[in-house]
Amino acid sequence: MAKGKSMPTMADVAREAGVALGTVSRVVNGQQVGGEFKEKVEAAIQHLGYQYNASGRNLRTDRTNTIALIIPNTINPYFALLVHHINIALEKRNYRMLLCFTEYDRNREMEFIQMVRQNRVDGIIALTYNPSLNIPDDIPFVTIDRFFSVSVPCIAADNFGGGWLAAKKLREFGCKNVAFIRIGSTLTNEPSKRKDGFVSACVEMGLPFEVMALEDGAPFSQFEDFLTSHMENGQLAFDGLFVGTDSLAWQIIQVLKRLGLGVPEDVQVIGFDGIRMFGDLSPVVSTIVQPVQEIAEASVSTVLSKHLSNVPSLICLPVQYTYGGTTRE
Amino acid sequence: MAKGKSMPTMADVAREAGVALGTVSRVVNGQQVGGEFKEKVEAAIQHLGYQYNASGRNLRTDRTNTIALIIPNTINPYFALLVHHINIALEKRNYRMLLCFTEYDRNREMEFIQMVRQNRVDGIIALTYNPSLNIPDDIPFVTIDRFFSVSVPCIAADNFGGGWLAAKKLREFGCKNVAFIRIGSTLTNEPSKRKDGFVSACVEMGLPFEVMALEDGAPFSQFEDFLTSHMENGQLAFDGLFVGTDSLAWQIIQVLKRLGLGVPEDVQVIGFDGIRMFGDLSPVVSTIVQPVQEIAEASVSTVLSKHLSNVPSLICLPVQYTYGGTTRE
DNA sequence: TTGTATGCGTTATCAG
DNA sequence: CTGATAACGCATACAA
Repeated sequence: MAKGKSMPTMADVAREAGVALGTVSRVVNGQQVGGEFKEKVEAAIQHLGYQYNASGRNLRTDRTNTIALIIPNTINPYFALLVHHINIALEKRNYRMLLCFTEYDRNREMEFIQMVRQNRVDGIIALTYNPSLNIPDDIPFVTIDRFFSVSVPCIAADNFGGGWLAAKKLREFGCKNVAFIRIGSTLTNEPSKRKDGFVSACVEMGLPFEVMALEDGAPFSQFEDFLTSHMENGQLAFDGLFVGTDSLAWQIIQVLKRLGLGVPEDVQVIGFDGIRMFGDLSPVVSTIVQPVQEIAEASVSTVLSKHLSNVPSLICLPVQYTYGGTTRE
Repeated sequence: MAKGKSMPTMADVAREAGVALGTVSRVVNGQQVGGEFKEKVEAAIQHLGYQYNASGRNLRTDRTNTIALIIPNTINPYFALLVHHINIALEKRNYRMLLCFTEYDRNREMEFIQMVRQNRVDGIIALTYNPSLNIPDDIPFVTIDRFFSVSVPCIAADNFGGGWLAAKKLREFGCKNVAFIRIGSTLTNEPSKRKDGFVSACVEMGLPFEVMALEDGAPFSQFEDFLTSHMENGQLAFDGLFVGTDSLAWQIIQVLKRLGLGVPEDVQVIGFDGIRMFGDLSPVVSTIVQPVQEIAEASVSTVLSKHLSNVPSLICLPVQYTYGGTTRE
């Protein structure tokens, strides 16, 4: 802020305009003020370059027009996209965003909860896999991709439907034997429904399948072992793979190529998320695209809704399939 | 914030602990307080779950412990990386980050300048290509990759050195005829020095070169035309390309492949930035890596330095070459 | 060392 | 419709 000479205040404007302090406040807040007074005040504001002091207003109104976003990082392109769209949605409503990067660290999450309370944010949007996070009950709180309880609204893509769609597409593109591959927490969070949807569809369609799931922190080489152990005469037992995220899908594809397998000729691969090269170019893999913008919109409008109590506890948004060069269509 | 029942204040803590308001303040701020008193206050804080109100403190101290970061977006991986490291650097110093996405829109930039003044941020870090941005002179202001004037410190990678290094590497890897390719503003901003460094090195080494630069907004197809016009008998006139950014390099490589050229067999490509797949996997192309973490550190420590006046007006940080599969090493 | 009192800039209440 | 004035929660200068 202006350190040396402090910035002008409402009192300065009032003096300059020859009106009362309250009148300036009313003009600044767009309330009804007599034409003559209004003009004088606006001229003084212009002249002094007055900008209201948010701290003063926040203190008085007990609102900050700020929402905290708690998210692992912004390096992962999916998170980056989410941050972007949430910020847009907030800005549209004249809200500020207070960003908190957890780096998947639970201690940091706890500290952030404390920090956002100090800053008296008007609400919290969190994307966290910490199962033991204690949610403040006096601040509007919504989560993305992680269901806590019926009292905490959760916004998520239709993960089950996405898994289903992936199986349906692989089948449609001629696959006879498929597999689901993922890595991540086995906690029943939203993303783990991707497997459920995939399995359900395979069972229903009578499509043979296998599941290969690794815990967080397991070495990537286990995927490689899994694939090589399913090879015979240079051919993979599977002709279709559904992978939990685009990131993992891309890594798996590198392995497949190293094993001399063609993608999509020998094996087709579908990922999940909808990541594009450099954020806005072509998709990295054929994939199930998350409705990121809709998720952002829903998160913001939910956390800002006046009566959080009668809001749905789970909002599930539709996904889409997009071709990205690793399938036959 | 706690809407229904308001959160406890220092007065509440003082009453609960049976001490004076000022004593509570001193405990909260870690000042010298008698053991007995300190214990009572800390117990009361614990008991009431007290968290200080940042608005009250900000109003009183005329500081917000907040720095505004003005940046085009977070979708571009380079920006995402920058946002990440700047946030880390700020957090380390107990500062908050107020994010402003310009989307390259000058009107939005102006509005943000206004907004951050209202929020009385303690400083501004800006990455903007708007030449007519009017910088507030009463708020510490530093820029990244864009030199305004000697009174506005600029933090940047050694773009000239990076261009030089790229030429040197291409030569070292056996190139006989090279080209520089870029798109972007022709304003003499920092990134345009990449060309200068490249050209200087080529001249000095006696390496034949060409330059192909497009203005912002020009259709990408012009690059394709440029390349095809330099083809003869299925061979490109160049055996080495230095491209202004990794993003553009990646797009150029797609074109080269479509034209039947092998990378790096027929033509080697070096990009600039150091983007990795999904933020943390392998590099997208062989590239000159920006020292993002160092840029972030320098930006933050500069904007927070007490005496901005005797700080260097340009801080130039060293770059590195990294192999990413599109060169012979 | 601790207590007391003032004011930071704003909004809102109450008189005029 | 406008003017005066009291809070909001906190840090701090000053008094004890």
